[in-house]
Formats: sequence, C-alpha cells, structure tokens
Amino acid sequence: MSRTLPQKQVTDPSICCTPMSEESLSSADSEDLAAVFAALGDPVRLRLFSIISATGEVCSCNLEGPLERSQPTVSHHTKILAEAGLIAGDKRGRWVWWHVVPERLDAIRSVLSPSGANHCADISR
Amino acid sequence: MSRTLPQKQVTDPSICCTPMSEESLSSADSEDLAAVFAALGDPVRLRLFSIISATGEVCSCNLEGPLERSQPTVSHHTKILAEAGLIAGDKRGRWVWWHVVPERLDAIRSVLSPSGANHCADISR
DNA sequence: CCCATATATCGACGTTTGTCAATGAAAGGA
DNA sequence: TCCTTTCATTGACAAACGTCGATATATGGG
Repeated sequence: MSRTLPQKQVTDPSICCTPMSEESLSSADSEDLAAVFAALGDPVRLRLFSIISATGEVCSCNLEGPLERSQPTVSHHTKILAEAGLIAGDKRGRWVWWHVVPERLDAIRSVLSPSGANHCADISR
Repeated sequence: MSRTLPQKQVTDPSICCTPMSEESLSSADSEDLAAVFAALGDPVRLRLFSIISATGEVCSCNLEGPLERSQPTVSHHTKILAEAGLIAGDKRGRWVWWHVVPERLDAIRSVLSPSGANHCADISR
C-alpha cells in the first residue's frame, strides 16, 4: 500500500501543505471555473473575445468577417462566452451589441493571482 | 451586400474602433494563448493545478487520490499543463515534483487586464 | 542482477466539440 | 401586410478530448 511515499497522503493537520483539500478548489467550483477557462480555450473564441474587448462594443454582423466563420458558428461562440459570463449582449433594434463583463475578468484574474491560492508556496523551496 | 450595417465593416482608419485587426490578437497568438486557457479548461486539470498551486510542490503519486483518476490520466493531464507552460516538473529520484510557473501566470493575467487590450472602451458608450 | 515502484506511452473506447447548411424567430422598412 | 435582415436553433458529421487497461521505461533497493 505504497508506504514509501515522499509525503503523507492522509490529511494531517500538522503538516502545512497536505497534498489536497481545504486550500484548493472544490470539485464543484472547479466545474464552474473550468467552464470559463474553456470558453477562452478555443482560438476562434479567444479572438472573438479580444475583438470585443478591443472594440468596446461590436454587433454580431461585424464578427463573421474577421473570424472567417459562418453566422451560426459565430452565434454558437458568442453564446458560450455569454454563458460563461465573459460577455453580455444588448439587443438594440435588429442588432445585438456585445461587450465584455469586466467584473468577470476581475474574478478570473484574482483566481490566477498567487495571493489566496498559493499562500504556502514560500516553504516549498 | 449589406449596406445597412450599423458600423463600417471595412478597415477605415478614420473610425477609432474598427471592428477588427491591429488592436486584437492575431490568429497565431490566439492559438498559443488558447492552448493555455484550454489547459485550465478541464475541471480535473484545474483542480490538479490548484492543488499544485496551493501546495507549492507535489509529486504525481499524491495526485491520483484527490483527483480520483487513474495514473495514466493524471500523467496525461500533467503533460498538458506542462506543455502549456503552467507547471514544470523536477525529477528527483523516482518521483517527479510539480510546481507552478509563476511567470506564465503573470502572462495570462496581463492578457486579461483591460489595459493594453481595451484602450478605446471609453468611447463606446 | 532481479525485483518493486513511479511515471510515461500506446491503443481503444465513448463523449464532447467545432463547424456548416437549413430552418426558425423577431424586428424594421416599404 | 409582405419582404428583408439579423440572430438563434436544429441536425449532422468529422475531429478532438478524457478516460482507462496494458505495456514500456527508468530509478532505486535487496
């Protein structure tokens, strides 16, 4: 039963950085967060997002050209980004204007920052 | 030929925020960046990453349990995270010790920050 | 040397994903 | 009221992905 492990596998509170659990993401949280990263994990979608981000506000009709994808495909990608909370759309007349949701970006960025997730990295070396 | 577009689709330098191009990611850049986001876009991999991040340094043998995945699967995921540049492994004796690459995290975080990508958002509203 | 252990690779599988053509739904113009 | 335009939805299909068992490679211990 693997008794030569280099670190205890059990959750022992006497050890600062036990190899699991309270410090890291829960299974449920990682599902949601992973969906956000996955939304940015497609090249076309990342370019789509960067266009919206750089422009401020874009309507879908101005996305098909730069992305070189069909209208249903663009609609599919905007939907995924919107469901991830990264962008939001305003329907004005016939057009939908897309813009980024800065709060969501802040959330993602804070997850990536060492403070809060990496509080005992200093003892590792 | 769609002459009622709400914004010109051609790249017209007289318009500040033309719906594409110089400001946003190139096709090649988005390929690389998307691979990094995609690496974090799987729930198991995100949890794996957060465990390494929270612990500082973990050997692969301590990951199978928390992740509830087989050894080949864990190896597969560490490989993807490593190829994305998010983690790196030190082989010491029989074990591989994994740690995050903070520089890579910085790069990702800077891509997500509005400054540099969103310089004309103020005129949109 | 031989054996046990840690990790990587391979092959196979079911599932998910990205894509498009076709179609539907909503909104404005004549 | 009818037509045009914009966007969403559906259905289909190939490619990519996550997973595991089996096997290979490397390292250390006896």
